[in-house]
Amino acid sequence: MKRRDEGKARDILAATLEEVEAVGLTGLSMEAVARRAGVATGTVYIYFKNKEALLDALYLETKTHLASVALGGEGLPVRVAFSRMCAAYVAFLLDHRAAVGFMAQMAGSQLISDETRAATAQGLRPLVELLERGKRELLLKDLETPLMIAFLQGALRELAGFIAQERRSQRARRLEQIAAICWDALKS
Amino acid sequence: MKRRDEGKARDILAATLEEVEAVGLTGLSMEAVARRAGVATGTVYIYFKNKEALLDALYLETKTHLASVALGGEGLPVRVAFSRMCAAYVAFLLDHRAAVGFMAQMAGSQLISDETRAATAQGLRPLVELLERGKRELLLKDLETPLMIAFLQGALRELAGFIAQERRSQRARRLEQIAAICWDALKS
Amino acid sequence: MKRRDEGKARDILAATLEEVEAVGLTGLSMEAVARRAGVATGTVYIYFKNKEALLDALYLETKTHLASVALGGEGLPVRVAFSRMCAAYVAFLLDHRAAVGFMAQMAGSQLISDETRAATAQGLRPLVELLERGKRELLLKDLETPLMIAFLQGALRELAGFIAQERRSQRARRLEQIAAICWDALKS
Amino acid sequence: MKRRDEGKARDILAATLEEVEAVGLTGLSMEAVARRAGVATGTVYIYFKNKEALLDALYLETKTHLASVALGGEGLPVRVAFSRMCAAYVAFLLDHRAAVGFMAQMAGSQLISDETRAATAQGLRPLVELLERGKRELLLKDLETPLMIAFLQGALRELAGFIAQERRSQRARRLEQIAAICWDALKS
DNA sequence: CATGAATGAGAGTTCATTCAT
DNA sequence: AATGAATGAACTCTCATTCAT
Repeated sequence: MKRRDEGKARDILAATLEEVEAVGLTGLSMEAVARRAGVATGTVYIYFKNKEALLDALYLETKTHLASVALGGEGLPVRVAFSRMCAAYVAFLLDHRAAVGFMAQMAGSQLISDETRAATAQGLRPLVELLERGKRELLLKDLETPLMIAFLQGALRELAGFIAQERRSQRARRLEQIAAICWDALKS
Repeated sequence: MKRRDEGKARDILAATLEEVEAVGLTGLSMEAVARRAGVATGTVYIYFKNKEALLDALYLETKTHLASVALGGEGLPVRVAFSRMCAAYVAFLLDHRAAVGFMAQMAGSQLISDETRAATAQGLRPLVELLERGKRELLLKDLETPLMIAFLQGALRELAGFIAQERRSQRARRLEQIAAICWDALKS
Repeated sequence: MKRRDEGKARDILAATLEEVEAVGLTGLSMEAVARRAGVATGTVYIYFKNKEALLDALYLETKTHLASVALGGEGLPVRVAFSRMCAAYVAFLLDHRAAVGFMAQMAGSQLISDETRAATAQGLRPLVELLERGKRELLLKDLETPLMIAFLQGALRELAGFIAQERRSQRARRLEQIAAICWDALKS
Repeated sequence: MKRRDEGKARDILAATLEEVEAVGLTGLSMEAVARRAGVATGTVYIYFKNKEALLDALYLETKTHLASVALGGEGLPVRVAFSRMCAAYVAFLLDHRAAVGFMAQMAGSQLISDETRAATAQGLRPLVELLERGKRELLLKDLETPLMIAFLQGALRELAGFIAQERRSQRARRLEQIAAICWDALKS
């Protein structure tokens, strides 16, 4: 027998993301996903229960991937870790334009399961700790952490969208500017 | 179309927004829109050519409405106008949660016409002028205006989302905090 | 607008019965039903919520129609009413071969709603009264009525199936024989 | 196929019958059959050419099994053999409710092969001989044997259905009553 | 033989759009 | 202008069957 191939699940997820980028979430059809992934329609249903489950899985994967970016600033000074984190986050968004669009479209739709919503919230721990360290060291404003996170996510996402349309040569400079903006915004 | 018809078009647009809030853009059906608006399915097609045109019109209306918030700071000092604008923008988003979700879902979809996209850009003139005045007066950082706008839109939208989940009694304080964050971010 | 046409619902029910006769319950497709009824696929769903509802409605209609046969023996002597009823029942089954096959296939399938099952039981009142009158007059065996009914339904259905394959000229004689068999079976 | 395989074929047939009882002929899927039989989907196709062949085989087996009940009355007086046969037939149906439902659903469907239909008719020889002996001895009405058989099959099947819903303690009495009804029906 | 992943045709159902009333 | 029944293409999903392992 043919063994279930985990690579195939990844292919299907990737195909879904590409297809959403191409036609939008509204225009997404399972047949197109299958075709793009190079499998039969029915095969998609072996790996994902239905369309909703497929989109939910992709959303979780994308969010998890995104969260992994904020890791690894534990030993550094707050200011340095903050800047690196900002730059890394924006760089990630620049490299994953399709994912950004997908997440935005998903966010408002009724398609995200409660489990995924919960799991998604987890990934932010490292960022939470960085910000609280900054507050303890009196480097950052005394604001609730979730508010700071909301601010950063919104600002960085939109700034990434802006940068995405520019020449790539600008990027290094932009990443610095952005880190500065965000630091100034939150510093005490 | 005059009096009564004008009202019916508004009813349909309002119903569309409510329906998107309820079931998501993906789950939106013309029949549900019509039912919610209290008209027959066919009637929707008298006022809007098709589904795409309906969504496009709603998007334009929503964006225009949103842009109108930033008006009216011409005679004021930059700092004052800036703070008022921030607060008004966030207050608007708080009062129009459904519209925010709708715009986010639309943004990534292939559904916005070129005309609407262009018209949408117009509404930002007052904000552009405020920011450029700030730069001329050396109060703001010397950054490209579109970058500043991207930053503000992203930050304010997400912050509004955060505030929306809090008690209303907090709001006045929050609006001040947010204005301060944004000002610090962009001030030179 | 086009008014909802009750005749169309009948057409669809009739088409369903014909189609089941032609291809069996297992081979039934909504598209074939629609085609046979001379309407579009979607139209079937205006009149019936889904396939199950369509089959359930047809089952109820068929059973109701069948039950109506047993009416009208109130004033007659038991023996006479009984014979007439047997003959009428068999005659009906002979004229509605497709319905008989349909009911048999439905009976074992999980497709009959509780409401229909209940409604179906109603139609047997006249028969119940005839049999109880017969028992009171000591003409019939002292058996539970439902048992008698089960016997009659089974015997008459199968006998009708047998007669259906014979020349029609035999029928009058057959109906008499059958009534005699059933009477002898139950008479005290 | 020998020992072990033979057993597997039986398992699959048994699983099919159980599955039809559970979900109806319409809802039957090969995968569910395989799962219930404890084999892989593909394995079913080693023992049966396809779904139709599987159902046909099960139908034949069931009918053959049923026919075997009527055996063994050769040396007995007609009246005794008849009563025993009735009781045995009903008892069999009571023990094989699932088979009864299955046969009813199959009868109307287009799924029975000509071979099976022919073979099925064979099994009735012993019953035919009993009835003809009864007629020769002038104990039974002078009716065509197939008509008598149709009568008996219909009546007994439906009566078994009725009894199936009663307490088991009633059964011995019921079997007697039923034999009496059937004898009275056909006796001259 | 046995497996079960893979296939893809075809089923049920929805829904944007039209049009007779 | 307004209606909502009617349409039929398109969608999601199932399932009989095949075949690589």
